[in-house]
Amino acid sequence: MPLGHALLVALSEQPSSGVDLAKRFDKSIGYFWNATHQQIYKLLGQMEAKGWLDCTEVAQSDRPTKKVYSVTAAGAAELHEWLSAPTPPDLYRSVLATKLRGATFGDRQAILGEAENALADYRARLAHFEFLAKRDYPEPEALTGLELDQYLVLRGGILMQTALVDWLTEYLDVYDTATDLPTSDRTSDRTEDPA
Amino acid sequence: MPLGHALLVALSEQPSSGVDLAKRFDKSIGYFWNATHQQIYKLLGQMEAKGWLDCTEVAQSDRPTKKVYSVTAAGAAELHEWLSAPTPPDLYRSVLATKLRGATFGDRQAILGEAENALADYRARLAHFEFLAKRDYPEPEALTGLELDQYLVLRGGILMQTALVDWLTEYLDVYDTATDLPTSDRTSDRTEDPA
DNA sequence: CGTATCATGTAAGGGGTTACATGATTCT
DNA sequence: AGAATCATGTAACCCCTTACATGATACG
Repeated sequence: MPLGHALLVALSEQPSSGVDLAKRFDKSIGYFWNATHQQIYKLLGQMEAKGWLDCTEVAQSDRPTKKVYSVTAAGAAELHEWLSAPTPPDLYRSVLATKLRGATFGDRQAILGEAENALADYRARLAHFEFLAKRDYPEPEALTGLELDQYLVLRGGILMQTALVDWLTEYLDVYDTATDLPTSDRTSDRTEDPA
Repeated sequence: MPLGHALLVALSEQPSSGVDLAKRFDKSIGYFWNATHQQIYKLLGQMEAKGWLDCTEVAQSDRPTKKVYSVTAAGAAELHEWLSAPTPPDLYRSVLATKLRGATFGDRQAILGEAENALADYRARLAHFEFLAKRDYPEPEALTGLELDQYLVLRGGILMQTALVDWLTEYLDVYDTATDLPTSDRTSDRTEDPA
């Protein structure tokens, strides 16, 4: 259960409730993973049943009671073992690449629009990651331990988003210069700033 | 069904049997997707039931009979519509990134070994992609239509693998210079050539 | 008191992985 | 005949997505 072990990592850093974990996956942990609260609740239940987690209910003055999970000694041992086990190669599946590949069999203009939307999305994510890097890790050389690991994974996110932006920029350059429409009916302008 | 439509793209390019498709996914189509023959057979059956595919048995002189599938008019229409429908954003999930992030809670040396294995893997894939680009598309500027699309998707694969290689190289540089072991017990040498 | 938000869940179905099964053909 | 390969498939299980459900607290 890859997500389960990702949750063990997150809970080792900071005991949290299900909602807290979902929020954290939207942010710092989510450069290379994501999860909905439905998945998270199910896995928290399974992992508690296995004895990997402790659960304590925490009453809040102005909000509903929440359940805060923390990693047990058994959970820490399990995580340690998983971290040392051989990693299956990560597979990157891209619906967008499938569409670009099959553009001959569809509507070329519609697919160019999809590529433009995706490029805007990747640009926004890249800008967000770079903002986080500057804000949270202004002096990377001084980092050690957990913070250094977090920074290096964020660097991976930045490099990946950069590659995706470069790819789609190259792609759109080819088709913009090749088609060279006399009356431009482009849906958006690629030269705009990222959001 | 994302894989189903990827199969429609593949079969639009070239009618094939299940085994042929599995082989093609291992090669050119598989820069951004993959599939086992078990998945493929199941989907071929479903898509034939929907009328998207025609199936004809082809007897072979020196091998067992195989079923060759081709796209019907209904299948072509379905593919055309899918290609124009809004694309959900592609999510990149990485077990390796999760492990690097959680290295504090495991065996640092084992995780460095995992990173080295992954780097060798990415280097090999990058070298393979670059070989294919040179062999199959020696003059990219002259390409049009289907071949141009195939080349541009291959470019995406190259840019992605390059980013992954850069990332892990940076990662290992940090920890190699930081740890600076007096008696080196490294499992492999990072300076070796890609396979 | 009705609405919005917080927090926790259940259920159905699609998609993917792994292990296993079956028949045909070629090679030794 | 026995082993290897080709080609097609079944079944079990895990993971993820989507839609729906429930109760508690705050706001107007």
